[in-house]
Amino acid sequence: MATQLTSSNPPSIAISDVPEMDSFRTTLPVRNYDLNATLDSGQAFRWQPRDGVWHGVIGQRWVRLRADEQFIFAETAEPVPDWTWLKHYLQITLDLNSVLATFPAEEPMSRAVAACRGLRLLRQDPWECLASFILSSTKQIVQIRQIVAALCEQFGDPVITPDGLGPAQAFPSPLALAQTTEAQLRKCKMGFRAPYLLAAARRIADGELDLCRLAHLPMAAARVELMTLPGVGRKIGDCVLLFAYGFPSAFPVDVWVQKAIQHLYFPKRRVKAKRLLMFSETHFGPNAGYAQQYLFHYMRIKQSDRTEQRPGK
DNA sequence: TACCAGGAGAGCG
DNA sequence: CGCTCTCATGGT
Repeated sequence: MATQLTSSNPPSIAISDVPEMDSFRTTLPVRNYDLNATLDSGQAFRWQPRDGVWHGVIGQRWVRLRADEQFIFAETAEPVPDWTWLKHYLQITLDLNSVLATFPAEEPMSRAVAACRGLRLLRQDPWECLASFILSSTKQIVQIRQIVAALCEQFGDPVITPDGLGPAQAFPSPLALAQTTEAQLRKCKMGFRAPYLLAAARRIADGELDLCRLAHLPMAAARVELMTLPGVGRKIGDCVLLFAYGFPSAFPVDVWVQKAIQHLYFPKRRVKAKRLLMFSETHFGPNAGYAQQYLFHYMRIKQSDRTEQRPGK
């Protein structure tokens, strides 16, 4: 609450012609940006809606986000000299229309785009993204959120939060997790994924695999490196390539996307997973990853529509 | 209660 | 290869 009072802002001794002085909050002009869909679309797992506002942690900063048609409003718990980190995370400057223009002009894709207007891809921290998706295998999104939350609570460094809001933690570093045990990790309900996460954390903490280096590799080479990690196959590798490194053609095929392609593009004949992957690599163009997220979200909201229409109880 | 979840790895033939 | 089984846990 204290951060909402103007008295908590820095005293007005600041030079007035400085456009952005240190502040707890900022307003980002956006066009065609559906913040709610984006934060709730199963690419990041730490955002929680609290009475119309999203609470989360980016890096070492607690953040609260809200949006209307024209702006995203952001608020932190500490003064911020430079909001570049947030603009980068939200990919504010991306011209979505130029991405959509590269999608194939066919019916299913158009329907997905129409149903998910303003859906975006975030640019996440590679380690958080990698670790989260190692935990994602054969889990529902609700459950992934719970596991990640428990992991952060147990092993993440505390971050500053506004008065009266309760504690929050950063995502635990590779080193922090490398120093845990499989048994400790299993207490976060991650089951058989615990040894995968532990081994991955150790390889990265040891410096055996440098996640920063992957950003400078061609996508295929980065994928090969990621897939040397235990618990990282093609799908999870592609998630990290897309959601963290921003390779726009990475195309993670999970059960939802597989179903989407099967039903939308091959409604009459059953096609094997290998063929669907080949189709996805050629059909969706240079921003296939974005197209994938539209198909994924499209399938999810169609299903939730169906389950909500059922007369309750 | 059964079934399934933003999969991966190991063990088959 | 390509198929099947298993892994741990909880939501619907």
